[in-house]
Amino acid sequence: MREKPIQKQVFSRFLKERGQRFTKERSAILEKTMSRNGHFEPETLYIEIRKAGAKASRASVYRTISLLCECGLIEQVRKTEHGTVYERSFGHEHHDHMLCIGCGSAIEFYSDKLERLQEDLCRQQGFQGTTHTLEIRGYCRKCQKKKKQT
Amino acid sequence: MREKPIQKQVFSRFLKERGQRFTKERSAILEKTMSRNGHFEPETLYIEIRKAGAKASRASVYRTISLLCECGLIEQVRKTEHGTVYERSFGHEHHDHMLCIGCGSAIEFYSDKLERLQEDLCRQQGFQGTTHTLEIRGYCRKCQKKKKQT
DNA sequence: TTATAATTGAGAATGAGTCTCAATTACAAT
DNA sequence: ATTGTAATTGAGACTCATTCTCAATTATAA
Repeated sequence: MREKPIQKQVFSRFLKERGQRFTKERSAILEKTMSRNGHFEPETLYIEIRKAGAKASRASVYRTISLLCECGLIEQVRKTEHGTVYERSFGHEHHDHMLCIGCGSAIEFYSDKLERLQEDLCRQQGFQGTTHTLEIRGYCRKCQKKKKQT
Repeated sequence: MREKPIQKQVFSRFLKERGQRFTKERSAILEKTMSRNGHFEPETLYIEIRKAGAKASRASVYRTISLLCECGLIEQVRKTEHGTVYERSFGHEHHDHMLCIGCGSAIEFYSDKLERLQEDLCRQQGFQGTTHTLEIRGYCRKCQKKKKQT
């Protein structure tokens, strides 16, 4: 018998505080988001949940994703022409992304220097920063090689 | 009699190179984008063009915006739940944004240190960066005051 | 002037995300 | 356990930005 995973505790506590319920649909959706390592989109998640035999409608997937964002277990990475990309933030330190134009792969990176520099910049502007997103677009190693060959 | 503005030269040259035409619709759309100083969205642009008496359909506005992005006269700033935000990049040095959660206002800023740091980070990862976007979300001075009052 | 190919606009189509509402379910109080 | 209340669910309608279609128009080169 395993303990209730900490994410479930977090989510159900969050819901209870707001007079909301931790249903099996929400539980199924939470599980799937937490099992995913990389980036994901609502539709993909919905299909996976369906495949896994759990029942949860598209509407519930969207609704639950919003809740998970609000309680900080996942976060929006970016919006693309194909939809919104999310990632698990629980047990996943803050980081930024390099995004390959060639193959779509993403590199996660973190720089303390960068974080501090941003704080400085906010101070200079009298701005009270709370979150940020830095996305560097370009070519990953593989795609650099491909380009050279052509 | 004034000279043909440089942006028009850039755009028409760009089009000619690709065997495309510099039509009056495209010209009207170009003019409006270049007259705008801040951020804008396609729909807003379309309405303004309509008001100004020029004729250009929504479809042409969207099509021309794509072209202007490709030739580098404007660029995408971000995608929101309400649509895509663009800004003029011609005669507008590279910069990043601080975005106020309270009132939606945007502060533009530029930091050489930041640019160099990003180059370093790319080098470290073997990534060939071409563009980037940094968005810091938080509260502008005004909204900080408002929060305190409450 | 003419042939050719690019462009246009109106409206249809697409697709992500949200909303509606009747049916279901969780929970608290009895 | 039963019941009352309010939250939740899912199917599909709806919204809204954006793209597509295609017949009519227009620019350009010969």
